[in-house]
Parts: sequence; C-alpha cells; structure tokens
Amino acid sequence: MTPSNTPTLEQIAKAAGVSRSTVSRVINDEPNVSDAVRERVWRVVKEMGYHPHAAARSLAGRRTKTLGIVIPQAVNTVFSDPYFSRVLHGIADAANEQQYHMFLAMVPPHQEDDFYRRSLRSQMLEGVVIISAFLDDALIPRLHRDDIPFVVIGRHPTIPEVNYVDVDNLHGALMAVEHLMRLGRRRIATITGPMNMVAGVDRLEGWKAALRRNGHVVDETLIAEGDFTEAGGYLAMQQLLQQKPDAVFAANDLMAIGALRAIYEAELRVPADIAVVGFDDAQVAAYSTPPLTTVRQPIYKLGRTAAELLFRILEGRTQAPLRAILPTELVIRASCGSVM
Amino acid sequence: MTPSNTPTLEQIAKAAGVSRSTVSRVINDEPNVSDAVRERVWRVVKEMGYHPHAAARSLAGRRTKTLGIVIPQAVNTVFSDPYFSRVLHGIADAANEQQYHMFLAMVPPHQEDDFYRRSLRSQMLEGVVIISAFLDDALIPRLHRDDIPFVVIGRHPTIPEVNYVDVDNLHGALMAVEHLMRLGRRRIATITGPMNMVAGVDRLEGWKAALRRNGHVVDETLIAEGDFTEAGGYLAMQQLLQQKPDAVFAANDLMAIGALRAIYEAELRVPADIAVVGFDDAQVAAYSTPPLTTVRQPIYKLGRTAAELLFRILEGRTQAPLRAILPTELVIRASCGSVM
DNA sequence: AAAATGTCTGGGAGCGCTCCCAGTATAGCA
DNA sequence: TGCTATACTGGGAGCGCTCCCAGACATTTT
Repeated sequence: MTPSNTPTLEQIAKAAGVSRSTVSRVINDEPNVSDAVRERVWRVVKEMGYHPHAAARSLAGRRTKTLGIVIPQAVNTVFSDPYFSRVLHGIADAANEQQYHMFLAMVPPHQEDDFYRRSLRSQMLEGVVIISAFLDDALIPRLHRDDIPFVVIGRHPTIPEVNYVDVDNLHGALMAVEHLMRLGRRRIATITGPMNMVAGVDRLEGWKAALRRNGHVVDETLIAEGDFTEAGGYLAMQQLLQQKPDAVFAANDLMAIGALRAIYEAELRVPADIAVVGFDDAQVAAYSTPPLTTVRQPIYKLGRTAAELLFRILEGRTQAPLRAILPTELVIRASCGSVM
Repeated sequence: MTPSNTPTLEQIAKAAGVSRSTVSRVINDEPNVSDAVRERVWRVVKEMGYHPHAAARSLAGRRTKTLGIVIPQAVNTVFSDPYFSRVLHGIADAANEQQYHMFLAMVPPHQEDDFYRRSLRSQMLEGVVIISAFLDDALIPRLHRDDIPFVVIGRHPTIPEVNYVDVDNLHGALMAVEHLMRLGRRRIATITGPMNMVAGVDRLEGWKAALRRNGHVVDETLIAEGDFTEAGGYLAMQQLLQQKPDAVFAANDLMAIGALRAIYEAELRVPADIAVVGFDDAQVAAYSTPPLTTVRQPIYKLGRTAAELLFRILEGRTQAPLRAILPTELVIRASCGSVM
C-alpha cells in the first residue's frame, strides 16, 4: 500500500559506504560520528528518500513515541461543546513539542473490554490520557492494575493513586453562587449535571458550600438534576419554577440556556425576576439573550497539562500520584443582573 | 513502562505444548487447527494474559490496521462547533467496525513537512482521512504524489484524482436562498466563508446560482466576506446594512448569529425587517433569538463515509477516484419569517 | 617508550511476530 | 494394498530496526 520502494537502513548504509550502525547513529543524532561521514549519510538519506520504519523501530528499541487518548463515546454526547476539540488541541500541542504521536480511541459503550485488549495491551502506547468524567469508568481500575501509565482529565475520587488534571469545580461554583448572593439573591436554585460525573457532583458541592458559608440552609427542593444538555436544563428549570427561585446556578452553559427558555415561557424576565449563571464559558454563552454570566474553565490548558503530566511520568521523573487543579474564573455578563 | 511480563507467542507455545505457528494460527482465527488444540491454546492465552505485540505484528506482516486522521489545526479554530467531535465520531464508528485503530494528527501551521515525514512516511498508517477544507493544503498533493491512500473531507477542486466526501454545499445554499425568495424577499445579501475554503466558495456559488435561476442580477455589493466566526459575521453584517437588504444568507450559523447581533444593534427586527438564514444547523442555531432557519449537513455521516471509502480503497476493490456527495436539508425555524 | 584513554566504525544478536515450506498423520480413492 | 489428496503441525527465515561489544586508529598520559 505505502510505497514499497522505501529504502531501508541497510540500503542507505550501502549507498553511503558505511555500516547500518553508522546510519542509525546519524538519523538518531547520536555522537561518535565524524562530521564528514555524518554529512555524507544525510545527503544519501535525503536523496534516496529514507524514512525510518516506525514498527521496526518500536520493536527493536522499546519506545513507540505514541500516547493514547481515550474518549468514552458517551461522554462525547454530553459535552456537545467544542470541548473535545479544545482538549485535543491542548494535548496535541504538548505532544508535538515532544515529538509524540497521538493515538485516538473513541470507545463505544460496553466495548471497553475488547478495545482494551486490542489497543492498550498491545504495547503500542507508552501512556494514555483519558478524557472521562464518568465516575464508574471501568478502564481506570484496569489501567491502574496493569501498570500502564495514564492521566485522567477529571478528578478521580475513589482510587487515590490516579494521576489527574481537573479544574476547581467546587470553587468555581462557589464563586458563582456567592456572586449571586452579593447581588441580593435569596432563593438560589441549582440545576446539576449528571450525578455519575465528577463535574456534576463537584459543582453541586460548590453550590452547597456557598449556601452554608453564608448561613443559608440547603433546601433540597431547590435542586434539580440535569444532564448537561439544553433540553435537560429546560425541564429542570420548569420544575424549579414552582419553588419560585430568584436565581439559578446551572452546572453548565447549555443547561443555563435551556433554563432561559423555560423562564421566558413562564413569562418571567432574566435577570429582573430570575438571575441565571452557567458554567464553562462555552461559545453560546456570549451570544445568548441575555449574555450569560458563567464560570470559565481553561479547557485547552486541561489537555495540555494532562499530556505534560504524562510525559513526566514516562520519563520516570516522578513516583507520587501527580495531579493538577486549574483555576476557574467568573465571567460576568448580563444574565446575573450586575450588568444591566 | 508497559508491563514487561507480557508473554510472547513463543512462551504461550511452550506452555501449551505446541509450536509458535500454531498459536499464531489460533489467535488469528486461521483454519487448520484441531479443536482440541485450539481450545487448549485459548485457555493458556487467557491464563497467561497474552496480548499480541502490535509493532512485531506490523513488522512481520505488513498490516498495521491503523488509519490516520489529519486535522490542520488552523481549520479547528474556524469550525468552532462540535463539528470535529461529530466527524471523529463518524470515523471512529466505521473504524471500530473494521477493527481499525485511529491515529490522530493535529498539524500545527507550517509544520506539515516535519509532520509528514515523521508520521505519514513511517509506514505506520495504511491510509489517511484528511479533515480539511483549505484549498491550498500542501499535504494533499504530497500524499497523492507518494501514493499513500487517502480520502479528504471536503471537495478538492484542482486535483481530479482525489477521493473525497463532501456535502452538497451549492445545492444547500441554493435551497436556502430560493426559500427566501419564495417568502417575497428581494434584496438577499450573503455573508461568505473564507475564500480559501471550498465550503466558503461553494456556498457563495449556491447563492449566485439561486439569483441567476430566478432572474435576479448578482449584485456584488450584497456580498461580504466573513471567516466563519461570530465576530466576522457581525462585521460583515454591519457593512451589508448600508445596502439595505431585506434578507441575508450566512455561510454558517455562527456568522448568522453575529449578523443577528449587528441587526439588533441597528434597531431592526428579524425576520420582520431582515430575514436571516444560516448553514450547518449547529446547536446554537436552535437556541438563538429568533431560532435560526438553516441548512443542515450530516456531519457524522461525513466522517463515517470518509472512513468507509478509505476502507474500500485499502481493500483494493476500486481504482477510480471515489467520491460521495451527501445531501443537505433546509431546517425552517423563525428567523426566515415563514414561521412567526 | 609503552600503556591507557578516547573517538570512530562495523557487525552480530535479537525484538515478537507472520509467512512459507516441509513434514507427519489421517482419510479417500483406485 | 498402494497411492494421492487432505487435515494438521513444526520450524526456518526474515521484516527493519536498536543495542551491545569488539576492533581500528588517534590522542593523551606516565
């Protein structure tokens, strides 16, 4: 399939009048080759269009210079933002800097097992970045058991040795809710994410923490579970409207936009009657009516940092579980009522 | 790094009391192995936790069972929709069905060359899917020259032998514009995409075709070039407002949303004063105010079809340039004025 | 002066598989 | 009964590299 006229090391060696070993040294930039030889070899390499054969390399040496990226496909449908592109972008930039290749696995539900054997155990990957916020992901305990180096994007609450990168969901949510309090809101409801995702759980915790810290009681009737989709936010808001809240914190922007829709249909105004705050600072947030106050998370950085941690693990420069928590930032627009 | 206690074929063979060849036959589901032996080997394979070594396999055989996905990073920033996730999703599903692995390359601008050598020529990839709508992509002529099988997502106008998948941009745009005409609009402007992307060019052609087919003259002052971003759409619309159009066709939804913003700032109403139609049916389209009439394109299918074409090429079942044009569909919402 | 160090080069061994060919046993047919 | 077709099984060769060790030579040290 691929051009079979690709020359091998041996052929280059012959053409340059040196040995296989010397050519290998040259193309790998190793020392102990005279300048004259080095130059001659490079010339022949260019002329003959030599490209090292990846499989041969990783069979002989042990390095594949490849990292895996695992995305459970179910997650994909939940984050229907440019979330993935941006995370991948971050990983890609880090990988490129280290001359690493990226192997992408979008794992269909209930096929983790098959996939695991085919891809992860084939020694094709030096390490893995998992984009997953599912709490019950089966892959994580497995990778951990099999000693395959990996970093998860999204905190892992149950296995303490897991290396992960996450944003400070709790603090971000807390900031958002306290902002609403400062603006005089009293009955602050929340639309949560799915409870099998850390992001969902942690943002709810942030909402609760804000209430407690400010002497409010946590009123369970002001909590409605959503699923990170617009439709879910809409339904959750309809339910919450019966509790007559004067503000709502949605665990992501898409649900906040669904909430806006429900509020308008009930003929209430935002922010006059109900203030709305989202999470993510997705593109839509800036263009909704009114523009959404939201908690921005550094998605690109999340990907980049995950890859960087993985490289540190691969270089063996560290033993301890590695983790990074990136900061979030409150972006104030019109929907919370502080800008009219 | 990866568990080095992974057994090899030879070790399995010894443990099962058979030869290397027999084990190879068993794990590859080849015929000519007695049921008793087959079963015994499988048992030992499971017990010892054998997993074939990918690099060894592809060095010995010639198949890597891996396809590459190339995304010029610049494109990524232009399509800031879930576009990529969905395309990847489509490719992933097709790849999974064929037990193929996916190799992801997000190529930074001006690094095509380096990347090309490292990844594409290393015989790691059996074929490549290119997600690229840039007309001047340097990779395409190169792959073509080097005889590496590939399929491009997005029509390629200059090299006739290129295999590609695209949506019917021209017809989609034409439908949208004719829809506006049927609603009585007379001065229909357009905000184009970048002119170095086929999607941009073809959608503009569709707008022109609709005008011509219906006896209008093509008024160049009703054309403003955008860049597929919200901000670009906003600026283009501001410019177009001076021509007093009664409708505008934007080459994607994000620009349409930017146009809405410009129109509101000029204190005009949509659709009463100006009707707006977008392209893509991105998620935002349904939630803008008013909801956007738009041309839906089957993004998931685009990815899936590209992979399927590639597999057909790899199987050698075809010689001729392979291409597929997928249909678009007009989604009517409020912004065009036919639903009030 | 000989010995010790350092620089450069070549070739053997082997990574873990697949492919091919040569066997051996069993069945099928004259 | 022989002889050929057929089902299995084993082992050599080799994919294109990297790693390691040994040798040739130049340079420094005692």
